[in-house]
Amino acid sequence: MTRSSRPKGTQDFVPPESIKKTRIEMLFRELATVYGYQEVVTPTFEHTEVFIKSSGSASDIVQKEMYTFTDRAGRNLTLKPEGTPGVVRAVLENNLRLPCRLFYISPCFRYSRPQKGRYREFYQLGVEAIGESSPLVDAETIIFGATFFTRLGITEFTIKVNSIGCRHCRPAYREKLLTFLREKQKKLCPDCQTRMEINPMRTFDCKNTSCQLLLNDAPLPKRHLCPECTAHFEEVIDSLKSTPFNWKLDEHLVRGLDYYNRTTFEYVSGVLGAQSSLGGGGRYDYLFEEFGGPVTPAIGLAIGLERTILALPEGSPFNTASRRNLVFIVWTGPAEMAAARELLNILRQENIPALMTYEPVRVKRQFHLADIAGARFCIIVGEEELKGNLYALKDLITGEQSIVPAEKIVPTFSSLRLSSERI
RNA sequence: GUGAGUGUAGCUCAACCUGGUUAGAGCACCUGACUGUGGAUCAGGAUGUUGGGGGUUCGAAUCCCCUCACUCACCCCA
Repeated sequence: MTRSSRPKGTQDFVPPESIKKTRIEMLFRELATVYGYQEVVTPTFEHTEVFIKSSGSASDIVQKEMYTFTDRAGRNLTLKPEGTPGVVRAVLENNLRLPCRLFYISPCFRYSRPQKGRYREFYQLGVEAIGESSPLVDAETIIFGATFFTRLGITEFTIKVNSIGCRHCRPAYREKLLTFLREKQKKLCPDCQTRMEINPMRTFDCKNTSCQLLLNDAPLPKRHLCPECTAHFEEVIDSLKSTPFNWKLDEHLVRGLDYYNRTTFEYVSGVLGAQSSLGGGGRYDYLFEEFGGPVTPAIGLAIGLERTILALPEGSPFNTASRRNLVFIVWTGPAEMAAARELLNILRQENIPALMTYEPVRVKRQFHLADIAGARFCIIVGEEELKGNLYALKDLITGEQSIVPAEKIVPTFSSLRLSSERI
């Protein structure tokens, strides 16, 4: 019998990683809600054309990274490689009133060789502000992401910001850059030579030092913006100046997705290895038109969950504690077990996480089981306690034990109570 | 898709270069010391088709070939 293994590039989230994932998602929900976003859930797969329309048929994602398949009826479908296209499609299809702010937490799929911080199935946390054109929204979106990382205890990141122009100023700039690149074509690396014809701005992404040297005096997008784009970007920058975050203008930042225009940004961290980007985003004012919708300004942001977990510093409160808020009930005999089960029900009705064993095992073993479960407290239900209508309560971290009257037991744990009623 | 590295117990690794009895250690696990107290200590116990297949050899964890998996980097991006 050979055991099955998970497919390449996928991962199992088992405790404690699964707990970290949930808590990060909860913070994201909370913060997005605070910023006025509401959750949107779109399908895991879409008609393939949805992603081709938005990412651009020349992009690497479309060309070689999509999980595309035909279903039993011959429909051409693709597992979502990113969050934005499905959201745009859903906004149009459901005819949502604008402006609207939506957030999502979703698995995404891209076929590429896995490495540190890069998986074939990965999770994106994203927000999309749709129907808002003010540069203040751009700044707010950038600040939203930075605030999220900061609340997680992640401080070692910088924000790269740039503007890549609009449909009015970009064509002329593109020609200028292309002319520049063609002069140097022979000296560029093979990758850049093909890259420049598809999307010349992507050559700025090349890590090859000889290419970087050649590009030092290349015309930069920010210097060729039209007056409107310049004004827009200046306001974004102005708004960032008053924030405590570590941001910088990076005129080489262009981002890989074709649908961006004007403001683009990226959060980078040094602790992630080669995949240094924690997340990024930008404005996509033309994407709705690609989908046959009305002219609709929009800006969005996507954060990589796995990379966020990697970047969590040692002392972050979002790193899981060794013990969880769980009460483990220990009992000594059949009569005590019946009482223990009653107590278990009471605690659970009060939304207090509680557990016990139904196996007739010795007290020592029960304490050991409490340990394995990672429980924070043990309640001991023994002959003495039963007689006196009391419980013995042991704190498994400090080892301290005390006697609690039966009627005080629920209030004792009220701080452990869970609630799902708030968002 | 390209390149490099690594696969030995549940985990981290040793033995491999220089082939030679029953492949070891630490952690974890189980039992007991302790019939009402975990995490400490002591004593004992269990655990492997050495990733898989083939070859060389009297003999392979060790050398060679193929294959699979993982890791990192290129690429791409979250």
